[in-house]
This record gives sequence, C-alpha cells and structure tokens, in this order.
Amino acid sequence: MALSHAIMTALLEEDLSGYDLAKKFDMSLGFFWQASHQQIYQELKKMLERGWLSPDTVEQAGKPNKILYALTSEGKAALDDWVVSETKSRSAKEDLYVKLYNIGHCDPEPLIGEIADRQLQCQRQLELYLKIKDRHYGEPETLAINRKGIYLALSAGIRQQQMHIEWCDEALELLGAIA
Amino acid sequence: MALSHAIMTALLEEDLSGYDLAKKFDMSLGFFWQASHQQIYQELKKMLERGWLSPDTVEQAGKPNKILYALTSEGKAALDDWVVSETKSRSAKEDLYVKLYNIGHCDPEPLIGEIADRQLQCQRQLELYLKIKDRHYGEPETLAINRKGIYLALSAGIRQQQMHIEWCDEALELLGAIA
DNA sequence: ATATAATATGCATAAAGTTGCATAGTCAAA
DNA sequence: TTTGACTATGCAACTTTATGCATATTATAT
Repeated sequence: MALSHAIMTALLEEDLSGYDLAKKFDMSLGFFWQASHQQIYQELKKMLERGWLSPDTVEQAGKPNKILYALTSEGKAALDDWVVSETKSRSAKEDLYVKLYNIGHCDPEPLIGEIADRQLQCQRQLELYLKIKDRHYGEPETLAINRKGIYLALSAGIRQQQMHIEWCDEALELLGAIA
Repeated sequence: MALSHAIMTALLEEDLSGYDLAKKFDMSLGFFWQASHQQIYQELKKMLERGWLSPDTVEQAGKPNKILYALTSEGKAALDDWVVSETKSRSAKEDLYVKLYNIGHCDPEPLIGEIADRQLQCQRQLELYLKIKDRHYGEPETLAINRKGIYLALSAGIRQQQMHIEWCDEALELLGAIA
C-alpha cells in the first residue's frame, strides 16, 4: 500500500499516464522510489477500483492513445491519511553487506569490482543531485513549505551518495585494491 | 533468493535452529537484513528441499526440542556462487522521503515527530555499533580477510546512522521544530 | 523496404514478504 | 494456581514486488 501513494504523490502536480509515471519513477521521484511499468499499470488498475483515480483517454497525433489519470478527492484523502500515519520502516536489505560476511572463503575480486562500480555510480548520481540542488534549491530557508519537503528528500539523497562514496573508499583501501 | 543466502551466511559460523536464526536476524546480521520467524521457517523448508541444509533434531532439558540446521556442501556451493555473482541493487524505498513531498498540504507535525523519533533511534543504534567496533574491530588493517568483510559492513552501518542523524538535524531545523 | 527506437498498455506467473493464527512445553513470579 | 515470559515450530491467506511475455502505433534511420 505504498506504491499507490508514491503514484498519487506524482499525480499531485499533474495528470500522468502509466507510461509517464514509469518515466518519472526512473527519474526524480525515482531517486527515492522505483517501480517497473508492469507494477505501475497493475497498481493503477487497483487504484481505479478503489476510486482514487479518474481516467481520461487522450488521442494523440503521431503516437498511440494514452490514458491520463487524475487524483479524485477520495484519492487525495487517502494520500493525506497516509502522510500523517505512522511510517513503518522497511527492513534494510543490502546484499552487498551480507556478501562481505563471506569474503573470507571466496574470491574477493568480484566483490571489490562491484564496490568500485558502485562508487562510480554514486559519483554520477551525486553530481546530478548537486546540479538539481544548485539550480532549484539554492536557499532552502526561503522555500515554501512543500518545496522544503522536496529539498529535504534531495538532501537525504545527496548525503547518502556522499556517505557511500566515502565508504567505498574505505572498503577499497582495506581490501587492498588501492594500496 | 536472498534470504536463503543470509541464512546460509549465518550458518557458516555455527549450526542454528529457526528460532536461533530469528534471534540473530533481530541482532548482528539483522543490522543489514531482517526477517520474521515465519519467513525464516518457510525459507528453511525450501532450503531443505533444495538440499542446501541438513537438519538435526536435538532434545533439550527444560525446553522444547529444536532442529539444528547445518550447511551441506551443496549449500556452501550455492552460497559461494551467490557471493561472486552480480549484486542486483534493490530499489531504494523510503516512505519518509515520499511523504516529505506531501508536506505542503498536510499537517507537518506528525512528520516532524517521526523525524525526531528516528533521530533518537539512530543515535541508540549508532552507540551500539560504535561499542561493537571498539571492542572487536579496533584496528581493521590487522584483521583477517573475513573479519575485514564484517568490519566493513559494520562501518557502513555506522556511517549510515551518522549520516541520518545529521540529516534529521537539518530537517528538524528547516521545518522549524528547533528554531 | 526494413530495422530500430520510442511511445503506449497490458496479462500471467513466480518469488518475496507480511499478518494472523495455532500449538506446546518450561519456568518464575504474583 | 494462574498469569506472563521465553523457547520452539509451523500453516494459511494475503499483499507486494519482480520477471517474462505480448501487442500495437508511429517516427527515424539504413
């Protein structure tokens, strides 16, 4: 019952099709929540049944028809309820850390390689986040309340990447990939 | 196909029962992987069918009988295969950050309260991690390779808690809970 | 002409995870 | 003596997430 809320959050700004949502979950919102198009279409179906969305088929020139979804007042109410409800923490699951427990009896090279790859990915992601921050969230204190919220999510993303890059440094050094 | 590998990782050190595993997933290994006892018993059943474990019923004085599970060579091989295989990254899913996108049209107090609670939890967790580090992983460079791996997982946990505590500070200040 | 990429939606199945329920023995405290 | 806590295992139903397959239109490049 959480993908639906992420979808509704995206629909707050503007009406979107399943395809649009899939793209959005690949970018921006997707920094903190990911979903495949299959999952999105399934969830949209359920949300329609619950009356949280209203569909609108749009004919397009040069493209297949699409179905735009808009939040209904019931959907809005469900979203508001969720936001102020208790956040159940998902149990942190990190394959890489569990794998590290096994490094003594396996070839460590593949793991070291993965850590190096990750560091590069994090660096790219961090650059993107920093660009967004500079362009749109330069002075957080002056933002309206809703933009402050989005800024904080972005800030969490930035901190996460930075933290992880530093950890990769430590790991690569300790495992002898550098030294 | 990952809980099974976390279970086998725990069984590397010593034979354990489902109950033991549930406790372990509530501590130590559980810092990076969590599972309920129901899930563990289900998974153990599947792993037996696959021949990854061998069971051994142990009668106990003053306690119900328990079933100790040991890794078979097939299990060990499956674990080794997994460790050197590509790590598929789980999509980061953080309800709290998605909720932050909605802070403009809801009462912000519940969210602020949750951030404050989280910060306290993180502080407690961090203290625990630091204690473990001081006691068992004081000089990481001098550790054997397998203990280096465990240390790195611990280090990731420490960095994560520290990072999150700092973020909570920023969030609470920006949302006016302090200032 | 034909292949490829982008747009657009969906079904079926499987794996993973959650929640509620059920059972049963031992021990200590009230 | 009964209540609660700890040890110990498990089923059933459900939700959530993932994976593979399937289809159809249009635009662009070869």
